Amino acid sequence: MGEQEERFDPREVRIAKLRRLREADIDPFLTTRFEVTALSRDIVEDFEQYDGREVSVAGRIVAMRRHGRAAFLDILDTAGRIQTHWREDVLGPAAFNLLDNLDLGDFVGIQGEVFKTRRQEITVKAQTVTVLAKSLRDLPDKRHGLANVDLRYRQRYLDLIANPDVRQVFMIRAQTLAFIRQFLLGRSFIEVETPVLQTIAGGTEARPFQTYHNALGLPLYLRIALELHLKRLIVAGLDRVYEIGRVFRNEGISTRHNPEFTMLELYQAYTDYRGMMELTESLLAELTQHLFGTTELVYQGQPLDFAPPYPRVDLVERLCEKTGVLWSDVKTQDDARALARRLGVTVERASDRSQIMDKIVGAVVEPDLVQPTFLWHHPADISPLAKRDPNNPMLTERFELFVAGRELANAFSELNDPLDQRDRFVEQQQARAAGNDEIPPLDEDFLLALEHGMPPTGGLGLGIDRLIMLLTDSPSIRDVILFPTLRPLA
RNA sequence: GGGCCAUUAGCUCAGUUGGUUAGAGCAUCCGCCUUUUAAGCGGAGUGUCGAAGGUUCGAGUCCUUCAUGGCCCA
Repeated sequence: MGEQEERFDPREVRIAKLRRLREADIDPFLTTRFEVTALSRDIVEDFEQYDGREVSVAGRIVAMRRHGRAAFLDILDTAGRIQTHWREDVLGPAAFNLLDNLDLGDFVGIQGEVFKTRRQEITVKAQTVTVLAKSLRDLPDKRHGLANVDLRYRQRYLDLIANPDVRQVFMIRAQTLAFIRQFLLGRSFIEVETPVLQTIAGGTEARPFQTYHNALGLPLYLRIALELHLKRLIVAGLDRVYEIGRVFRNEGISTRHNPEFTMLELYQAYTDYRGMMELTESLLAELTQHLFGTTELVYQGQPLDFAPPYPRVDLVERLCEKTGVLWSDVKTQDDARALARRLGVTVERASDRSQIMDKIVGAVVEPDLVQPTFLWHHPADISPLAKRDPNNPMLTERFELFVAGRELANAFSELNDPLDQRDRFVEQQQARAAGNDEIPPLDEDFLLALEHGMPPTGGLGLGIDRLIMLLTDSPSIRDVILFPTLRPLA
């Protein structure tokens, strides 16, 4: 390391400062505790309470303005920022001169009186200062923050230090999860945890991640849904269960897809899809009210209102209105392919009939559903786990909630007829045999559970990440996942 | 998987039709400054221009491939 480099390389400069602190018997990394008596936000918001009182604050130095024998240091703690004022005549030369060896990014503890400066800035007058940790790296630019999108995700800690909006996103995420748990507790649901590692990853259609258990010599899959284990618990007599859990789908990455994401699934015995509609509407209305004091919000410039009731749109009817085609007339893969071609919907070569129909609905029906809307009564052939409509067995008691043109939730009256369930699984196996690798193998263990008897049940799945996107006006799912999946740097 | 775009100092970004020694602000280093807050004033140093090839008298700039990311499509 040349002398020039050592002199100007920020890391080397900071290591030299650390060495000097240690030579002065101030080792930042030997400090183990610091008694914090106040948070920045509390002092600022309750200034009258704190004015003239002694406090101890601690945090990271995020700005330093030196004025000869005085200085202002802004400290970032978990709640926000607070200014501190250091004066040589208050601290004494030894403590004041610590500033020579402090940098942006270092952690300090400051004890002293709260006051307001001439410019009315609420400030802690530093009477004793403690170096709590040294940072060897520069912080992101104080003016622009951290703008490089890739780095924001790779080094999320810097993003959180530099960009207060990002903190807010994850505060809302945390508050949302807490609210959901409280809401479900109020409705007598219990929270459970079911296996991530499964021998058959079922409950929906998606390619799973595969792994391997060495001791058992067993191929295992990461779960793609929570559904089938939660229903086993309904069989068990736990009448209201839910799980908020990570699921994994081995698919592409986009602004709306991360390979691992968080789902809420809940199951309630003795109710049906209409019960799930009521629950969904109440949850979203109460959640938005709780977070924002209103059910209205704006997503990407689009006003949305979560006040119930949400409109109901019949899937088959709406498809017919849009295309003039009856679902029941699209009987084969070739029919579906022809319809897709006519509508200009591109589909993968290997797609089977239900995949194509799903895609068509996605292209012609879903984008219009901007305000919260229930799309309901899906055909049974694309709903293998839903109960049939008693008046029309080709249809099911199912709905999906769409907001801003995107699926947010999916729910149905759970199919509890084990023989019908077996028939539908068997039918799915034909598509699987024909090469649809999103269809899981037949799950005998689940059918065995169903054969012991499951009460009528309503079930709901809700994508937490997409919900947080809406609540925080985030355009990309990566903005609401602290550490989204990224390719490692070479 | 395909198309488009980006990648230049620690950070955020300029960099003209290819032309001298690649710039600015912040940060860093030195000096001054005891109520500032994008503090200020004076001075200093920044660099494998994402990587590897190629074209050219000459490449940050043009071409090819690759890497990473973003957006759109699949």
